[in-house]
Amino acid sequence: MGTTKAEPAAAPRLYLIDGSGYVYRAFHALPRLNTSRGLPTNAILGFANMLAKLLREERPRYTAVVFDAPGETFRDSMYADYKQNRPTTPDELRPQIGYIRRIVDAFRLPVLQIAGVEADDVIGTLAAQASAAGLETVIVTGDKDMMQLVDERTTLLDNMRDRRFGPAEVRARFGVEPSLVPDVMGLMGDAIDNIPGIEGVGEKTASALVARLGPVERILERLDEVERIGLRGAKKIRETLAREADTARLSKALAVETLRCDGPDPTALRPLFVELEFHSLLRELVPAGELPEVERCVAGTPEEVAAALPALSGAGALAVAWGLDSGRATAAQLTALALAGPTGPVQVVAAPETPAVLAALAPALGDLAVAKLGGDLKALRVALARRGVALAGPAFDVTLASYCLNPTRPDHAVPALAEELLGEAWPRGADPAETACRAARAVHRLKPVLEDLLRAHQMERLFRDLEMPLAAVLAEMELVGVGLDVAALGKLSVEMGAQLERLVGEIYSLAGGEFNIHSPPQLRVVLFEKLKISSRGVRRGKTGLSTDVDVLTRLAREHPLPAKILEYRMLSKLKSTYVDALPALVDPRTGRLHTSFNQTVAATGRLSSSEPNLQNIPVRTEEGRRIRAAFVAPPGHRLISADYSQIELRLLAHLSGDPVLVEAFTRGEDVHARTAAEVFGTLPPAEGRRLAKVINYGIAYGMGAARAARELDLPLAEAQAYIEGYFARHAGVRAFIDATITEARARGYVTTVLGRRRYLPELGARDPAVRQFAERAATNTPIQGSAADLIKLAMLEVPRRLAAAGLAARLLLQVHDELVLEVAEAGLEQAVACVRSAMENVWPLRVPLRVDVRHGANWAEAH
DNA sequence: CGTCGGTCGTAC
DNA sequence: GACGTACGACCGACGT
Repeated sequence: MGTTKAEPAAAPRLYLIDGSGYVYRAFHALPRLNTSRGLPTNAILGFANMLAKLLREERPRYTAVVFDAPGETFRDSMYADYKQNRPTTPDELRPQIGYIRRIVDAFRLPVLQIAGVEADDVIGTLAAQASAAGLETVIVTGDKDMMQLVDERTTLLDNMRDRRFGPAEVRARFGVEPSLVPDVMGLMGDAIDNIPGIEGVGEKTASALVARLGPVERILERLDEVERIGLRGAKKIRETLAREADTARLSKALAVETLRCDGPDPTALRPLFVELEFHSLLRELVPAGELPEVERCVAGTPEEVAAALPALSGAGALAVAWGLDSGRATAAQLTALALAGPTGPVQVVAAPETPAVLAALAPALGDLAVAKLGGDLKALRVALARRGVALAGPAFDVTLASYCLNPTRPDHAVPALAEELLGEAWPRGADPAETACRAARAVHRLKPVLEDLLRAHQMERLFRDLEMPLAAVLAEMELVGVGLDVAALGKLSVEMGAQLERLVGEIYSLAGGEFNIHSPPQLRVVLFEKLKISSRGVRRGKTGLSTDVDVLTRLAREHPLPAKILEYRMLSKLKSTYVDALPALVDPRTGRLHTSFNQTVAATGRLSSSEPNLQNIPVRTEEGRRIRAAFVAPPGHRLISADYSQIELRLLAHLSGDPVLVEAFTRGEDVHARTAAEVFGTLPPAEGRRLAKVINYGIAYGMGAARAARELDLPLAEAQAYIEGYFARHAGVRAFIDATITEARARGYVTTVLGRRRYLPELGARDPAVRQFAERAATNTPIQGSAADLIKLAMLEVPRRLAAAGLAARLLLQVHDELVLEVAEAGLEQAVACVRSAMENVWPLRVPLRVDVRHGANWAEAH
């Protein structure tokens, strides 16, 4: 806590805070500040600092924050026409206003905001009432207009400049009684507040006038006496002053007791300050939570587990936290399991792998009436299902919620969320039971915080209706797995091994000695020093000359070695990454390959796949297709591959509204051919189409002329001309890219069709490379992320429709724009029609969605 | 001995 | 540096 100042024992004081004034002042006084997610925070920080300072130094017992409310709601128009001459709310301030209001609420300070009445008038009326009730009033403001309100019981405090004004100070400053300050102000004018004042009359002259002649009305009566000073604009002054009488509307009494100040609510302030990255305020006002020791019971036997469950499930929300040992997902052991109701002790299950204990847990875990709370519930669902226990009932996954809110946050796990959103000091190096215990308790506290944030960001549906149900679909896919022809891969491995051996010999002989072919530095030495192949025009990486496929392809014209290296690289890549690695990952219990689909990794909303990654199985080369052919359907079954055709280009058409693209897709034309005809009209159609395809996809990713030239093997100027030609023909695309970047810079994030966000604070970077990288990500993410949204929706819809049609078809894999299913041969054609229809109608766009569906005995045939 | 950044290559 | 998103094999420098 900050320093404290002894509060002088005196009559109770009422602090009336000029909220609107401080917000505006903080916004202009503080430099541009942003969170790492790009949210401007200068006004929020200034305002929060003011409140914190006031609480620290004044320890107010009765407080109210007064905001202007010119006839509309706070959020919409707090400043929309705050005093006529002020510009409408600046773009940078607008997103801050909601946060300021939430901070005031978290400080538990009453807010006074009366439609159509300005803050000054509210404060003036209240101060008068308080004074009459025998209270002292301190008006907390930086606005000198408030001087007029000062009297023997009412003082002004500008706590950011540590200035106080009682009657004596006002007299000293203006030379008149406080009640006459408006007259001085009227004469000197105030450009900000749209009081024109009198030209040439400043504070000194105005003070002198009022001191000598009295109130403005008297002055106006005695214009002759002041003519020599040049008193023009007298009418305007009268109009201005006439408005001052408008305070009468605020006569309804406000009981002072309702303005009691109970101090800030740390649990509400914490997530706000964390989100806003106000670290010092966090330390001052939300001391790191020394959590009370979590009350814990341990159940060892099945009977103890069964006995503990009714009390835990009684409230209808059961938090489940667990630990897995570090082994592979299919082999991992449950090391700890903790269960918690919203209140009461946490139940630790001592030996969660014991079959009888699992059986005892099953009724509660499978109870449809009991909601399940936790982090990464998909992994738990899969682990339990492998042990024959179902997880059922409504689910709330804090990890998924965090991912929805900010996909690029570094860590969505419960400990990180508890530390940041709850302020819990997470013990380091705790044992699995302790960790599970704390996690079970923490998710109950995290849920309401995350729900509030999801609501505030309009992401409830994305979370509840897409990501949460998708997690269950993914769990099912992981459990089902995919068949792998291990024997075929074994044969392939032997073939490849022999070929690699042959290549190694050829390479060593061409190189004139042995070296590690996998080592780029050693290869550099061989190519450019030993064999003295010209390195002119060879790209440089961070550590030296590149030896990647582009470079070696070019060098192959000058020497036979590079081609052999390329061949070696391809084979060794396929062998080590796929041919030899995949069979080792087959689960002996199912005889199939079970990937993990990661739902909280990719910045754009895509899924990723790991252990093994089944989203990068080769397809482009013949050798690669032999690997793909090892993904097989069991006897009597077929694999179905359903591919969204050109989904990203269709989304570019949808998002940009570019008439040419939209029309091409609507008519069902070959879009690449059409682009070729329009942009590459001078080239042969086949060549033009190849170039058009590169350009069509490259454009959406922000490809520059240099890359296009390299990709298309054209001179730079020619590539530049083609790109310009493309944008000339597709003005809508150009406009979309520009608008997306502009909007992203203003808001700090980009969005997808389902409202998913990606924050891109690097858009404000000074370093052009960093900034341009962010700009390309800003362009690409709405496209790639929207495609991810749509196929995720399809993954919910396809199983629903298959089940409704009574078809025994199962989703196995998702590869970004492709779904792979396994189906009994009997229902093949029906399943194909069902999948196609579900996918093509998943979401209405300005252009149709088309799906290519094929089937086969293996993935290579089906694709 | 493990960790980590760099390079390379596979997919969409 | 040069086109977005992933995962993973391998090397080699570095630290324990």
